[in-house]
Amino acid sequence: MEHAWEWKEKHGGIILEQLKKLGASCDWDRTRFTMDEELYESVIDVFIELYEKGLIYRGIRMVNWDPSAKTAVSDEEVNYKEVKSKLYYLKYKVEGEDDFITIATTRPETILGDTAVCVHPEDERFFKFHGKKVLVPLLNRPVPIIIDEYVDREFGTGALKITPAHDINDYELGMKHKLEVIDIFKDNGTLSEAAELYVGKDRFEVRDEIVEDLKKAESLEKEENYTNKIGFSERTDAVIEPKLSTQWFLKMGEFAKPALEVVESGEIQYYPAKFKNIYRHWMENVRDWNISRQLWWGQRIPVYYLPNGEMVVAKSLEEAHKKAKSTYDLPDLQLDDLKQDEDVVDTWFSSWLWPISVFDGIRYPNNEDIQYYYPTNDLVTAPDIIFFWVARMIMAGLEFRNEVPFKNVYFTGIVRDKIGRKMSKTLGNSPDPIELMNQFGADGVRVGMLLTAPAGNDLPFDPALCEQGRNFSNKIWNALRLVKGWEVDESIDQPESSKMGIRWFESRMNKALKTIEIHFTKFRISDALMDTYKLIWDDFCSWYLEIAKPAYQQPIDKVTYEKTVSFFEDLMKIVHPFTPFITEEIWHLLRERKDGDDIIIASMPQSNGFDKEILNAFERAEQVILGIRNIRLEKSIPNKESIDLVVKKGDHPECIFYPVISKLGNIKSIKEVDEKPDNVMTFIVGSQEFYVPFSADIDVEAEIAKLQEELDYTEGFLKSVMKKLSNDKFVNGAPDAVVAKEKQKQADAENRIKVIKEQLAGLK
RNA sequence: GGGACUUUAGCUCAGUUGGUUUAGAGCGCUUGCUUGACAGGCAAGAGGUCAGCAGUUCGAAUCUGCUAAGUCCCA
Repeated sequence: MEHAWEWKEKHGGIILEQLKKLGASCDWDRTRFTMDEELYESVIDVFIELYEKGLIYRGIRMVNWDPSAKTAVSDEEVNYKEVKSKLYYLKYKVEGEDDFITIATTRPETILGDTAVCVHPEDERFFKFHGKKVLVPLLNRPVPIIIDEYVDREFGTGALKITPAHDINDYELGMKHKLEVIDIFKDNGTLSEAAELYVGKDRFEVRDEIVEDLKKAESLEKEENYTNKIGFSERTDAVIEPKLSTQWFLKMGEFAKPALEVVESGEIQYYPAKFKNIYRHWMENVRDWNISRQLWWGQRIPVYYLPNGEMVVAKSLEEAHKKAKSTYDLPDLQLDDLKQDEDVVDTWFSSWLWPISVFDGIRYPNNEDIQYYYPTNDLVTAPDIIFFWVARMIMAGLEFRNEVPFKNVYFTGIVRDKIGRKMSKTLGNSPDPIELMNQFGADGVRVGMLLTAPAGNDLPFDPALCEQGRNFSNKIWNALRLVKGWEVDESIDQPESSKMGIRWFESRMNKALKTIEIHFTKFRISDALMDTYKLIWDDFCSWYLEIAKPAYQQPIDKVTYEKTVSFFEDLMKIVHPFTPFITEEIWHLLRERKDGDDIIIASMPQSNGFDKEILNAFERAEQVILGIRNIRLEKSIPNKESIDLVVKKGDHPECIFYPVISKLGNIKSIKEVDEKPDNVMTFIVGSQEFYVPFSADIDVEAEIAKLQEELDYTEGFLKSVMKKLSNDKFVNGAPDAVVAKEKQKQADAENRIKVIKEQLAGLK
């Protein structure tokens, strides 16, 4: 027991430390463990309550028995592996005759528990045996030949030996045909007295021996190589033995209905919603919950057995004693006479109470904590425990508080390794989170994991993602270095370019905030992160900072500096959920802060709305700057060399950003003209032409080829638009807005084609 | 055997009540950049018969049916 606690402290501790290192901002003071006294007691209270309601009962079930750990394990803890084994053909003599039936089995040692041989009713080969008995080899114990359609006539010899105690299918056939049940194994996998032979020997040892003995007895007809699937215990890797055992069950019927209803009605939302289908299917076919486990660790079942064969359910031995004395009129009953059930409850039987028991709401349903914290909003968990945990928490919530425990359930992807296996302790294929954090930083690891977390899909783990996360942290840090490196001069005026850059970025950030908020409300975490990532990397670093940045070794004006710092603060708040550590650090480096002014408790900036026209105009300005950069690249004009920009007169929404264009394009002057001048390079934004004077020879062929390519594309596009517009059914059938949009596309394309054609004509 | 889900660029995935251009992102890849926040960076670029077939519709990656491949759950 002491060892168990040590183990819990160590491993439970490791996980908590990892979470803390990762920056999980939990209420750590409320850390609870299932074996803590108040939680233990809650579980026992609940057991008693449900027992008294008649919902808990005792029954027999075939369980997966691990003879090495001497415990039943759940289906989920059994790994099936293909194993090369042998199929033995055994002859069963017909009672009172010289004839015999041959059966095939992979487990000859289990014949000692045989209580029948079964054949298919329509199998002509066995008609002559109907109603007779055969003798189990070695024991010569007579067992009936039974008839059932269950038998696969094609398999083996078509005759099947029936061992109800050691095979689930045989057990069911046994029930149906009212066969005797002979359990030949002890809990440790050795043969019991009931086997009559080989008593005390291990099951595998017996297999070898019995084959030899069967040979000697001339009961073994032949053996064949055979591959079959065998279950192994996940815990001990021992071969699982199907075993009949007495278990405690919780009736699920009454729980399932309302628990399904709250999900169907949308009172509880699943993200992604597809898990609703899986949940529904399970809830509609729910089976009673086997809540007992044969372990030494857990809440012990509060059932006490009396010498007279009766039992009582009570919270303690003393109470059980009292109850037993009065219920069964046993005045002389001693405490020692009571024996508590050896089993403990399934760990999920304490987990399902978690949202309530953590706040001690089972024992004290009206306490302040539970009133405040229940129900909560969101549960974040993995889809593989949707039934074990999520479904049952909902059931417990409805049962014990008449209210759902949470409103949203977000199912994360399951992290898998490169070849698609689940990360597991036994496989040892999970990366050490601490090691990863040392390599990429906790923020980097968080970003890496969240980037690939589109809801509900498995994510193959790839350290490259954490690397991307680390690079992101680095980018943010370098942006800080830039801004902190600026020297502020209060005497200088704010340049027009900075003024416009600020106007744009304000709108840009407000727009991003709005989409990010929508992503969060829909639990699209990776989308929220990606939008944040791009807002910071592309919009803030690549565009805004370049606009605001003073020339080398020049000071910056006060207004721009202040605004930049406050943008930086807002951005840190936005990205803080993803990268808590670096943002907290930067928060305190950006400005002097009072005690308690920490970003972790700062609220998220709210979107104040944005100016759509500004955003559109800036997008055009970006296009213009890209056009200039392309020409510089093509013609090898260094960025340092300032150039002129000539603009053809027309509709220029981006003109308000001329100061920005001038700065980023290193433009000396911008001048508007009516006609294309000579000796210029051209680029087009929308359907407006821009020229950069260029004295050297222009590669006419290359220019023509470039323009031709663009013309082809635009004409193809126009064709597809015209196809729609020339279709009466489209024009009449589609909504006006859609048609108007298509007409606008047509006009734009036509305009652009005209411009390109003019250019081509000028070049030829 | 029953059920659910998935299939879009080399990889991981978006694509929200069918109509924002002839389908997007990040990473990777290719090419070019050595001074001034950042080579863990910057700039440009290539890359897709939306698994296949048929249908509904003026219009389909999106809706329906079938086929194929894969994943998971239950027995």
